Amino acid sequence: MAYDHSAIEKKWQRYWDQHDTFHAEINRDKKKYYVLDMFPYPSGQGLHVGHPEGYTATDVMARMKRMQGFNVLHPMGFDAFGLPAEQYALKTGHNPKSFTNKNIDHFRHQIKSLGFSYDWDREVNTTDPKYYKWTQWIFEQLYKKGLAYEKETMVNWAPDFMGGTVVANEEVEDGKTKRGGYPVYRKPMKQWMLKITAYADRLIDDLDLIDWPENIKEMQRNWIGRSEGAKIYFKIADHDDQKIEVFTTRADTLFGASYVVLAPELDLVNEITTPDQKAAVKAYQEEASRRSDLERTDLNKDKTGVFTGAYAINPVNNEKLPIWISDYVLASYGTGAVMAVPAGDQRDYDFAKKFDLPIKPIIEGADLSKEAFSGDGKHVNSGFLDGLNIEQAKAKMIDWLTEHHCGGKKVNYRLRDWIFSRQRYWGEPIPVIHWDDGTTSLVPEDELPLKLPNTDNIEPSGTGESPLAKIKDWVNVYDKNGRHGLRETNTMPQWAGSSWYWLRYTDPHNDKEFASKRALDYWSPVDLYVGGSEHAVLHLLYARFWHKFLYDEGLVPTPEPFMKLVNQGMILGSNHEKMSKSKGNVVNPDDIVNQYGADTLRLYEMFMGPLEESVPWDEKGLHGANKWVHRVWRLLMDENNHLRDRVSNFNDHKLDKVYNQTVKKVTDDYERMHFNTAISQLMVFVNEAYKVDDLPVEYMEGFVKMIAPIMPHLAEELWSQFHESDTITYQPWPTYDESKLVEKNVEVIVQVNGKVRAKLQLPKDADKDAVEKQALADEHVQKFVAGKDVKKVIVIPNKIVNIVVK
RNA sequence: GCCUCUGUGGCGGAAUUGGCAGACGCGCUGGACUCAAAAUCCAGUUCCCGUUGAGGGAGUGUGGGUUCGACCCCCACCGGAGGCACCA
Repeated sequence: MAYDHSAIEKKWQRYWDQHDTFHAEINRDKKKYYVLDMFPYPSGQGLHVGHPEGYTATDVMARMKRMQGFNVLHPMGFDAFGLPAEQYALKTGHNPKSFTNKNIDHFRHQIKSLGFSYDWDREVNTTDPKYYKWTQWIFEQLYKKGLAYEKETMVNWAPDFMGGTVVANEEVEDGKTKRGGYPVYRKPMKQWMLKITAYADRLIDDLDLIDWPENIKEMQRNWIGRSEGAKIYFKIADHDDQKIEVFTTRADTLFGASYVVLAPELDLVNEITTPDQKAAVKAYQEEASRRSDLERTDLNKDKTGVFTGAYAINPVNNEKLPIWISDYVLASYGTGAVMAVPAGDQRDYDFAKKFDLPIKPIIEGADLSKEAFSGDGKHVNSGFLDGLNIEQAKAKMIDWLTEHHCGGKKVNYRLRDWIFSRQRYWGEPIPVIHWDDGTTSLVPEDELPLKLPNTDNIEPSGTGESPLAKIKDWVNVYDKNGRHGLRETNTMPQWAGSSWYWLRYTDPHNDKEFASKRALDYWSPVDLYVGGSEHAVLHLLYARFWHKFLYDEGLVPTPEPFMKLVNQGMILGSNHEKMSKSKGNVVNPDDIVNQYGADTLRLYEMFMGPLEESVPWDEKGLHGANKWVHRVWRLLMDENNHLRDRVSNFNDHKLDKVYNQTVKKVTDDYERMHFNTAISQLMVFVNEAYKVDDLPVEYMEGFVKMIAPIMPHLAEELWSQFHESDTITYQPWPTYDESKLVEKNVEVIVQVNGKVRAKLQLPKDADKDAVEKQALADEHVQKFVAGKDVKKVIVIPNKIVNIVVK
């Protein structure tokens, strides 16, 4: 009888559920292994074939580690706050909560149908008040340490998105919202901010502590953008009480400064602008504020700007430099002010050309007729720096600035503080009250969670405020003295709940703490974290930031949350393009499970290529995987669903070598997450097993254990043929016998001038000279050697002989 | 423009430390089984020359280099993917 995937998969899924097979408990006698998937956003579309790829990879690791005696924590949950549910609710008049819960049920059901070994008792859901109580609690700790603060800040305002909302820098791409592609404008607004910049250095430096892909580390370094340079103070002519601080990475070019530029938004601009320039400056400021980021960058490389009428004093030579404003200087980076050195910086050069400002050469021999020169060379026209190269001149200038109290060394970051407010309904309420007397206080800890009020009306307020602002009986609060206040109506961004969820899994039902010290000490840190690289800078940076903060508070035991990170590649459509509804190349995992079973899907996704690579879906390949599932079944099972007679305790030793090789390679490959090559070795073993008459029980049991991580249902069913009513989950992982791998004879390749001419069967570790003689004596080799000078013979024992002739 | 990754048969890919390029799978071809087909089992399958066979030549994006020996290391270039991009 053929293998009946649907009956057998259901049978074992029920067994695992009923026996709590994958339940994890703290056990100090065992080493722990914490393997984590990036938890999904439960969208209305359900699971995508991309999800099971990463989930299968972690499941293979979890299942192998259990068999190797580790105490495995392998949880799953849902990142369920966020925009799509809110948008869907708006469109249909439904409540995002019931919609979200329905989606979660659907997701859980789909995930379970794939046979993953999650401990479902630990499921978390970021929208559950029992969960977000602790998200709010962590926010309050950040607030108490001054790391959460309110600020009137220039935000990315997307008026056409969700009825008008603010998005984070990270959610903006090419001046448009990443989701939806709505234009983004700069607008000052009071926002909650998290001071991630306070951790900038450690977020860079501690990347050295963790085993992550180099490209992700590099992306984080670039995102944080540490830049070492100098600050320089410029006095302002006729404004003795004012000065301008600029940041530069090229302090050595100070003698070449020919003007100073301020970002148009700076308050200082209005204070120093001369009366006759007022009108022009004001017009430019207004124009700049109306421009979207897109217009300021991509669409318009042409420099614009206005002279303020004021002058700055170059501290190094007391030269008067005109002060301009231009939106090529960003208010949000550094101090929003730069010294312009057209000879050394292309942007300054372009601006100087356009407005006819002087370009003073500072590096000997630089050709400044067409563009700025940023290369190294000897300084000229630079006073005490003349003759020095860039490195020396920088150091000397910084010393000079420090000595003369007009500047010094300075480090700047591209990273900005995290804008933490969203003008949305479907997020964690920020637990803050603004009192009428102007003070602000946190919602007391014992009143957490501050629940999101139920409402039928989640339409945007239109003012830029969150829909919560309209729920009067929620917003208005009175303290015990009758003082009136208004609740904060902004909610947290979707990244909040995912910034600490791996901690909650260690102790998910705790209502006294976000997780107990005992649980955190035992399970931390996450040993392996698998997910898509789209979270390289957002989620993974925020998560590291929160984790480090909690570490500083003494609340978690490790400085980093995720020791090893692996990004699974994308599964593309069969046309090599990204799967999308519009391209019609989407594959639904439910269909695969119905037609072929979960084991086939798992096997195929692990076999199709390296985990990290993007590989196109191939229906034929999937079919091939299914063929192999049946081939394995038939190897051991006869037509009556009994173990074949060939499976016995008799061992004719024909499989000794390939079995031991297989155990070695599969174990190593799983460990390195090279699942495709592990599977190919298992296929080699099956091909060999089909050729022999006797299948020793020992080897067959070992083989079934090795396929168990990939195809757990099939493996359980086969295992039950050997050992009735027992799960394979905690069976010891097979070991191999090194002596069975060593051959008495080895094949040695003989090359002449690097070309293979013969293959010799020789005893292992044969004497070098003897090998050389035999190689030269070979008839076929002689054809290429005869009559020529043998220049050299290289003998690599047990591998190769290369004869060099001329 | 800058940074990171990547390029191997008809296709997905393998080659763990510089040592037989193409494991394994798909597809294709042939054989067995069958009235036949499907399924299954077995064999072959980088390309070119050699009718067959023995064999030979070329070959890992392109061009060069290092080495007895290079998919692997170095230099330059070309293509693809991702990230960043007026960050001073």
